[in-house]
Amino acid sequence: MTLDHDQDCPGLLPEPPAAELQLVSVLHALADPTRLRIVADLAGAGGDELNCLAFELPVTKSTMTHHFRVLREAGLIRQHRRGTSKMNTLRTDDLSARFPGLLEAVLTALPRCPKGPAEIAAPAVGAATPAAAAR
Amino acid sequence: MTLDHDQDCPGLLPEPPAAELQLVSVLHALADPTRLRIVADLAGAGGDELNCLAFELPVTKSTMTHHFRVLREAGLIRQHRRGTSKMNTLRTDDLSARFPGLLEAVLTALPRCPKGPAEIAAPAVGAATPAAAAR
DNA sequence: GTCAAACTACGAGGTCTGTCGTACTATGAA
DNA sequence: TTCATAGTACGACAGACCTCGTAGTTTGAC
Repeated sequence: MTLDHDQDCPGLLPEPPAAELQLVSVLHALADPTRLRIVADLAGAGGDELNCLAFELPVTKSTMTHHFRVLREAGLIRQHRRGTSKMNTLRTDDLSARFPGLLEAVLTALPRCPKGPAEIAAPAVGAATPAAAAR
Repeated sequence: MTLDHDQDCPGLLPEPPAAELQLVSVLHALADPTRLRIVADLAGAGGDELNCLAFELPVTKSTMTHHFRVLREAGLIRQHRRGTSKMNTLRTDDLSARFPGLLEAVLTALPRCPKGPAEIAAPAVGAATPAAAAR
């Protein structure tokens, strides 16, 4: 995967340029409940930056790092460091330019599912993690 | 996954009802170059039925069976037997009703990728599989 | 009945993914 | 300097996934 390493903005983590976003990669990044929830939360933030811990995902920090990297490398989110935090935003414009209507359709579809943004990966009592629930 | 087994139409293979289509399952089914090509070809057929061998995919028949089943169980396609063949159609209406704009956005995005419908899953020499291509 | 075509079932092999825990780094505050 | 916070790197593991080959089933034609 091609990632921009020559960003002028310091602290910005490498990401694929808008023109090189791959449909399969984007769909794959979206095909996971945890990541779908991250995307939904970012969309709900209305362009505001959110740090990784703001999502309160029912997974460990290392798993979180993994999911955020998948999203960033697929081109769905932008990440840059601020102090000890890493701030995340949706690449709404890039996605709309490259795949018109795709992100909108996914965000529209989200609440129609039994596991909507509010429920996806939300820790039910006694079933803290998807893994624990599956075992 | 819930599959309809009480279809009135004989020869129709079990599939999830429109109201139960899951976004994550649909996205996962689409997040594969071979399946994306199948969907694109079906969309290009304009509602016509296509049998499995009509797609000329660069995989064996058993792999083809696998991909068609993934698409059917996710609710993307409908399959029914006709003689020794199995005919496939896109569940366009069901998908549009449940996830408005999603299929359209994917089909629109498809040609914009380096690997469009014509190229996806076309066997580049020595890089026949997505796994191999990704390395 | 025999045969071919189209597809499925099954098992195997290799890879990818999601998850975790531990140890580590980087940053900023006290 | 010391400490807490936020996140990363790494290794491990189980399970899912993609692929294949072989054998089997179903259907229709001869």
